[in-house]
Amino acid sequence: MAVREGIRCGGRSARIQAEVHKAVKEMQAEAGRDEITVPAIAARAGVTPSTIYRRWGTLAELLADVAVERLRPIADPADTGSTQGDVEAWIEQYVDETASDVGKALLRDIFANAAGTNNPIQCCNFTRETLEVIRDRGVARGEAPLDIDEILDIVIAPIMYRILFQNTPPTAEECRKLLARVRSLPSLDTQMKSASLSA
Amino acid sequence: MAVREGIRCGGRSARIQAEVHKAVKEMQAEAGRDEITVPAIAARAGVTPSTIYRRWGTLAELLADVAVERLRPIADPADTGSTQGDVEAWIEQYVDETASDVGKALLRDIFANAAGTNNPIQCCNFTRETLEVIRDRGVARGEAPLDIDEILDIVIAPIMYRILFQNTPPTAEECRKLLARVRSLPSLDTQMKSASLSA
DNA sequence: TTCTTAACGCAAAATATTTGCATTAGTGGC
DNA sequence: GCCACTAATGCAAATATTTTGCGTTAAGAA
Repeated sequence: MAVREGIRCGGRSARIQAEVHKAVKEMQAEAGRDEITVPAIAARAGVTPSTIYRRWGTLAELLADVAVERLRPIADPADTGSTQGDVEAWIEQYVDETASDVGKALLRDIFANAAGTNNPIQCCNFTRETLEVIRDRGVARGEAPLDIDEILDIVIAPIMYRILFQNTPPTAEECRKLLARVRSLPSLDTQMKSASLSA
Repeated sequence: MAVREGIRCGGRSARIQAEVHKAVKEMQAEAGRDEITVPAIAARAGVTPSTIYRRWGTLAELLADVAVERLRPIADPADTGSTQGDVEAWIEQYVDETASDVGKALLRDIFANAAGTNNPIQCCNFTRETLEVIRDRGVARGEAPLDIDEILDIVIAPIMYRILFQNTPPTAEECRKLLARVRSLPSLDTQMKSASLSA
């Protein structure tokens, strides 16, 4: 009988995907932007260009795919003992990474072909998931739950806007000022439920 | 002696630039994304492809150039009689335009090659200039001056973040809630100087 | 007007992308 | 383990694109 159609994710396919991703990352670290072409990536990965075209479609989509992987958090945010401290510490390194030349290039790759994809949404979800870890840790300690949508509106959004549209990323001091506006941060204003948009 | 080197901006150059821009806009209105290629644009504009390559470098840069022109405000914001009303009315149409499919595509074009350009900054400046008009109008009426950086942080940034990263543009009602957080809006809290980041 | 040269058109060369067909190798069923 | 099925790949030819050299046109200054 007919074998059910299934997408292949192991063995050679996985190996090629890894080789191609590795080649892209290496070339991004070494060469200038316009040295990175599909044929060049294929050559370094030991693969035929047509394989890349068929799997990823265009260079832009491949770069976006790689960028999402590089933006995926590799570890939980540091546990400083308080929600306030956790958020503050995480934001600081988030800004550092995102405002760096590499970080901005990755964001460009993410947006460049956001046509049919939802890559930007995935980035936001990474942020959301990190904040959920911090929130749940706080709840386990008995603190009032962090309002994540409020953090996105009041802290993350201005940070991204400054990086993307003004090219003036906030300093650590300015980040703390942004955080001071958040009303659901337990150590500032315990129990007072924020009238945030997400309510 | 040697004639001073000057960039040419009139006559044929201007005509070609206009023709090419027009061709791009028409094709964006008609065809799908991948129908838009440099040779196709050149053919419709009655120009040689090499002219486009030499003037704009790549398709991405040409699209970004067109996008900036399309995002440039064509008129001053409506005068409703109060700063609060002006901002509210302008924000509503700003969200409509930016969150539309066309608006999102233009933002993509702007970011796609933000490498050496400052196109995103120019977009932010358009917003800033519009808010300056509203602010100055309020000052002429005797109202306290609008804090523009505060508007960018508290209202514009979350709007853009939701459009770009969450694909959930705010409703008019949500925009009003964002505006309610702004402390420098005279009709809400006259004279109380905001402790905004820009201070 | 005349001079200088930036910007353009044309066409050949170099690259990149697409596509048809043969081959390789996951995946599930036995 | 073995087999059947077919997704995924490799290869190479066919297209499409981008780049480049060189002659021509026309904008801007004296």
